[in-house]
Amino acid sequence: MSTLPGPGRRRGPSKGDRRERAILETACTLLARKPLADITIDELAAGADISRSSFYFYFDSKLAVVVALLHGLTGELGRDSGPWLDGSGPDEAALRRSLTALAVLWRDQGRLISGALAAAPGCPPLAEWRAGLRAAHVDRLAARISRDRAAGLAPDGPEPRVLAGLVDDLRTAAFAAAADPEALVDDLVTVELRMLYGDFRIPHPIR
Amino acid sequence: MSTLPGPGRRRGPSKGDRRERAILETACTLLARKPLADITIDELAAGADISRSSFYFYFDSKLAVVVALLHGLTGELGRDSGPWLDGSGPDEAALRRSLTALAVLWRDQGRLISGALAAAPGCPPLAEWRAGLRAAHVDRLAARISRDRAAGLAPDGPEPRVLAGLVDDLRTAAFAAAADPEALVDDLVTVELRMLYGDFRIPHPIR
DNA sequence: TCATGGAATCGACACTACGTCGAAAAAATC
DNA sequence: GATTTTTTCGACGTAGTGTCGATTCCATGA
Repeated sequence: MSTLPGPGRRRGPSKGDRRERAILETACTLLARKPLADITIDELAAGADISRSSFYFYFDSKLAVVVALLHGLTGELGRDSGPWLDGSGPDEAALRRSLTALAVLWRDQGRLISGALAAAPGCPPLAEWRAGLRAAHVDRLAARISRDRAAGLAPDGPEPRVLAGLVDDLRTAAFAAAADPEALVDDLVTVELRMLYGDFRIPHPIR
Repeated sequence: MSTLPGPGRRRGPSKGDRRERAILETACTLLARKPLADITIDELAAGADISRSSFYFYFDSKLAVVVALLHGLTGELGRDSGPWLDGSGPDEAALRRSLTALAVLWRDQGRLISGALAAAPGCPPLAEWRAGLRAAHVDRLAARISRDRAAGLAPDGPEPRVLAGLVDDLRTAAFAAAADPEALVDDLVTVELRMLYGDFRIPHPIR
């Protein structure tokens, strides 16, 4: 997007920017067809009409491309989660909006995201990206849990940060496994609300 | 364990069985030190005192070794889950026993299991193994959910199979991410019970 | 006791993918 | 149009995988 001196790139802005863009776009195109692990640097280079060794002028590795792609995604990843994470109480609508945005992202970029997650152990920059995302979510959700508990809106239970971590794990695993992430939103809404607010041990007048 | 003509193996039982065993044991030893992805066939062969090409006499690939290792594990994986899965209602103790057994397995064999999960897409036998495990759990848990709902013991909610799938996803993701799986058991017990029994919308006399 | 055939071993080879280097071509700059 | 910077590429070296055919080992039974 901007004219930053990308990781593998020397300096200054110029013609080669088109090539860099072409590599990124090739990566996207290929990711629409097959998983990240099946994409080789040859293909990326070929897609941008350069030789394989020229690829290395633009990026240090395949994963550097992934990092760049992810960079353009980090804004989207928290999209619409503000009202939910900054709110309080079982605000079903806000949670649904947050999860819907996330589901759309998984629908459109699932291969990229799950490829990145799979490569994260063994690739520090990706591990850092993943950890950052998770921390951002867990921090805010844990704070929300604490607020709700203090206000008597949520039952006691696991440490807020642990519980928030479990919610994050569940989201990621569920979306990664789902063929159609959007079809999962309603159920995830129900389940997350239960995880946070459903204390089955309280007076138990079910049915 | 038994004297089956393993996948990559030609025929008959004999001396080379010791070698086969040695390869398996080497794999275990190495897995205790580093992730599956970092283990090479050279190392496995060296650990069993044979040349790299001799390795292929015993196994077709590194993943075939993993499959063999997993084979000896499948019994353990459902260990102690009977009382929980065949029972009914929020039987916290039974669930805890089931999860404890699973946590121990993840503690001891975490590298093997997560390595197998990571390699599953792209390796049919492993994908099948994973799918089989998941299906076994989901089937029984979904049946349990249906029973409980029919008996008025659990609130309505997501399709039983979907909900069961989410529970399975959560377990796997949580244990895979946890440094100390056993420390997670209590919280997972709480959370799973909430997922299944906690309908936060019912008369809500929290606190 | 020794031939024979299957079990087991290995070296050499071919292949794929990765990443580096230095030299050359193309563009931009003055 | 000379110089400097950007961009390109072919050649090379590496690591890991998997295959093949030749060879050695060894138990068996004639």
